[in-house]
Amino acid sequence: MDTFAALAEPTRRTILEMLRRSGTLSASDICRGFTTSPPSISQHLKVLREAKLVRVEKRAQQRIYAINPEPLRELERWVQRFTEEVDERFRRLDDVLEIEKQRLAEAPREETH
Amino acid sequence: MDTFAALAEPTRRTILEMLRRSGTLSASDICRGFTTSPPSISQHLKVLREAKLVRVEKRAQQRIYAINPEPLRELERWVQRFTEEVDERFRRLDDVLEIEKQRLAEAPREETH
DNA sequence: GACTTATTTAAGTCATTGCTTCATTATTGA
DNA sequence: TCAATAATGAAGCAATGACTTAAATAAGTC
Repeated sequence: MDTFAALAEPTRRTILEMLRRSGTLSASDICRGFTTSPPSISQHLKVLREAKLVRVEKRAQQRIYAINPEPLRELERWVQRFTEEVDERFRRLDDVLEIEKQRLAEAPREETH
Repeated sequence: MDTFAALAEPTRRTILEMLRRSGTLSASDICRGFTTSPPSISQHLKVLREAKLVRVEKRAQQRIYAINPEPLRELERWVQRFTEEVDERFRRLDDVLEIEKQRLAEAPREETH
């Protein structure tokens, strides 16, 4: 997946945000949100298409864009491997501390001498 | 946050995966996982540092690297804005379908004619 | 103090990327 | 059919990025 490379560009992330807000937008609609030239936006849309982050439908001359959530779900899982890992470490640490606390509560005298 | 740019590079993602597995690793340990030169890896580590995706501690000449989860949690939230949005749309659709189903169950004759 | 190990910095090269302008394709409507 | 609209494709250019080798910094060891 080249989702990461596609998301590295701020313009492309903004396009995705626009689509998230609006559901669907034509290429012109998207261009309207930027000061850069239409070909530039078109190239960004191409990258998003190739990363399958958006899907397109033709309507007359227009191309109607919408978000394709699959790669984003995949990204979500990728990130969660990290965030959950850390949470898991803390959970284990908490367990150890809890056991230690109980041990101290049960036999506090042994520790102090 | 320039988390996205930092994550765009496969080598850097691999470094994070290594750190996730091992908890902490020295720069040399990380270099050992690649065929590219130490300076190249060092530059990648710099990018990860500046993106705050890793934190470093000195131990003698060594630099010990570990993951800093905060930016990843932020990324997780960013992605969830998209995945949850889609789920929400489906949920609303389900509600509509459920209401419709009940309406049909209560007064099926009115619909068929 | 010189030597080795660990890591980074500096400088140069090559490929990639994002923007621009100009040209092209596709579709609608006079 | 011709002009207008919507979008993309092509070519050129400047900036960025990733790699290399060589040099510098830092800390432990003899």
